[in-house]
Amino acid sequence: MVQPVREKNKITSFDIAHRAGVSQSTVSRALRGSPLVNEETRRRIQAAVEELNYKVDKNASSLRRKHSGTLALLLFEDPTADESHINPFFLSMLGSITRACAQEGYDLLVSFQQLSHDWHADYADTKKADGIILLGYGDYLAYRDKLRKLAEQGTRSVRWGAVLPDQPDVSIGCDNHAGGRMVTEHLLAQGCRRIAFLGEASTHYPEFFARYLGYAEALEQAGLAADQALQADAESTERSGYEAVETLLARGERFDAVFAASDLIAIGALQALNARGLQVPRDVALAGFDDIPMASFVNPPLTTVLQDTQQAGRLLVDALLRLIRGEVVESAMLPVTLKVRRSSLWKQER
Amino acid sequence: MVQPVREKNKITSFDIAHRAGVSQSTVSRALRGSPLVNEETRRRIQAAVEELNYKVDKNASSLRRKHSGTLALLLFEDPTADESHINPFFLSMLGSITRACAQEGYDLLVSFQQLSHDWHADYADTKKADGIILLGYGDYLAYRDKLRKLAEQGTRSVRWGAVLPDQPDVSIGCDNHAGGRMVTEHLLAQGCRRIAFLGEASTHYPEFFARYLGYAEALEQAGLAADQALQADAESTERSGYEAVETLLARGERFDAVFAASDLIAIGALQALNARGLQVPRDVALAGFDDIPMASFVNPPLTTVLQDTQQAGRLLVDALLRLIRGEVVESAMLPVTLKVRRSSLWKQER
DNA sequence: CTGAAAGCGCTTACAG
DNA sequence: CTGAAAGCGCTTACAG
Repeated sequence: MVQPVREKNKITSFDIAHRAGVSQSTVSRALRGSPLVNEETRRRIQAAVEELNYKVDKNASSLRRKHSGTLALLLFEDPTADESHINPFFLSMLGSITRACAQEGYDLLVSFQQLSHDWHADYADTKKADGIILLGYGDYLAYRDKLRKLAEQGTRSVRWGAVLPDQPDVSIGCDNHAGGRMVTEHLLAQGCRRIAFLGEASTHYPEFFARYLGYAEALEQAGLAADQALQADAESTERSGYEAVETLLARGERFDAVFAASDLIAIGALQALNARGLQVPRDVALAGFDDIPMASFVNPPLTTVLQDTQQAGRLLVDALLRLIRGEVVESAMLPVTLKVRRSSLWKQER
Repeated sequence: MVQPVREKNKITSFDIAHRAGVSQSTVSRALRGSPLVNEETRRRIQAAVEELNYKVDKNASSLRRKHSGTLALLLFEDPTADESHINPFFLSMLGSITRACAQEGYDLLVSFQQLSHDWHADYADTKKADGIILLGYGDYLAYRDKLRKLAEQGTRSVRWGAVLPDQPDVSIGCDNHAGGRMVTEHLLAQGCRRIAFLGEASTHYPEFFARYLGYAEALEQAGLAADQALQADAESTERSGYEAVETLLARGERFDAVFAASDLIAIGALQALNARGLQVPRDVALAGFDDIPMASFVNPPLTTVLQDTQQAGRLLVDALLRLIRGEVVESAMLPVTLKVRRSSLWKQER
């Protein structure tokens, strides 16, 4: 950090007070909207503020009031993830969170970090932010302790993610289980019988795991068991989706559909299938999860599960503000919507 | 904004001082890395800091030091723009700016605003940020006055955009003119002769205008004049690109190539062409600008111009920090790269 | 409705 | 190398 060049004589509330012929306390009261200030006085102060182009110093204000009017957003990814691209789904969440903050009159501090970093003790402790929104993809079991520590320290935080029993924090997430079930039921209805699942299916990645569980449940209800051989681990990147398909194919597995745990995985899978001469949906039906903007532009357009990021952003900000106010906040789950596009229309193409 | 519940007894530098058996001033010195502190003393202080999990209060620190260690990013869009989606190109810039800030030890405050808002007097004046990065799409002539006011107030700011003579601020932008020329030369080399341009070509949108000028220059060098009838206004959205193609077609214009001033416009154009039964690139060659992630996933993959957002982010942050230090900073232009993909390979398909 | 005063938690010149 | 003290610019209880 750097020593900035000196400001010329900064305007303070004392200057306004002088100009308006009142005390500095009254200026402060007027600007904070106190009902105790005479209308006429308020007007004079307002005029002085405009003439001198005065702005309240937020550092002083925050120091005195003990909160900052700022929320922090921590976007984290696995250390393995490609540094240069951010998952489009998180980007979309970022947009809606920014908007929700603005609506509530809060500023938003944004940061990308590796999970390995000491983020649990950052913004809130230094008083730069009143609370933290956590958003990212990573090994849940590896960072659960950090969440616990956060909560113990009394840091206000909410997280986008799976809603689990017994978790140390407040989470807002979508109904991953229902999403997984809907996709799978749809693929079954297309006549598919051997449906591969691409994505880690373990408690390390609870969101993917819930999607997997929904998938398994739908299969069972159709009288089919989930076949372990048809599951391949993948994290949420195209490369990983590509490799997962290669793995299944190399093992000689046969499948008529692929349910990818995220759109990025699905897009990678699509390329791998094409590279092997398999056409989607004629040879293999394909579906993803997230409905990122790209999903409707790939060829064929991708069937996927829409999570309402606008609503999600609002809910996250809302929950965090209630936490800051000292209210009790429950984790919550958002409904999802199946978006059927051409990539899964297997029946039609036969 | 909201009254947060009261913190239990906050730990201050006085607590650390007490525990380490030194004065509070020495604690402050040690934590700011002053060379005046004895090694042994420093260690004791460090130990106390860790035991008590102390963090310097940034509000107090910023107030005293008169700068905040925070940069602000203002993303703005035309009021007409769709609220829910952010241009992917800006998103990519956001990612690289965030990273560059983190590398320099600065925090980043992010905000989306309409141009109509009074953003020119926000973060910097309230001391929440030491400087501002401006990033967006909008009518330059409409906001130039705001830029001027910003500069007059002494607010440190840099802008992503066209590098123009006589502009009131520091801009970092890519070589739009060269980009436009490269695309057009490439389309000419494919044998195209009637190349439409989609995007506003006026000083209101200097970046698009520079791309247009590069296009016109390439045409002239090939002995062709830019045909006014083949230009259609479009802002940087898919919808707008779609409509621009419809406009040209409705007018009965004939063209064998389309150069869209942005990828979003190009993608909309692609859909409009398809809707009219025109195939890309067989009937019409197509190229865009930006190389957003989606560009390589549309069908056919889109020829476009890559702007190096990683480097751009670094340069923006760098320039702003130099400004904050009081150095003289010049506007700068980044080179661009033509990415040839299938959408423009007209010759091959005939 | 208004003013004088204390104090938020630091940083840094000043004196040793 | 260290400490006592002033002060950054506000907000707010207290007294009127």
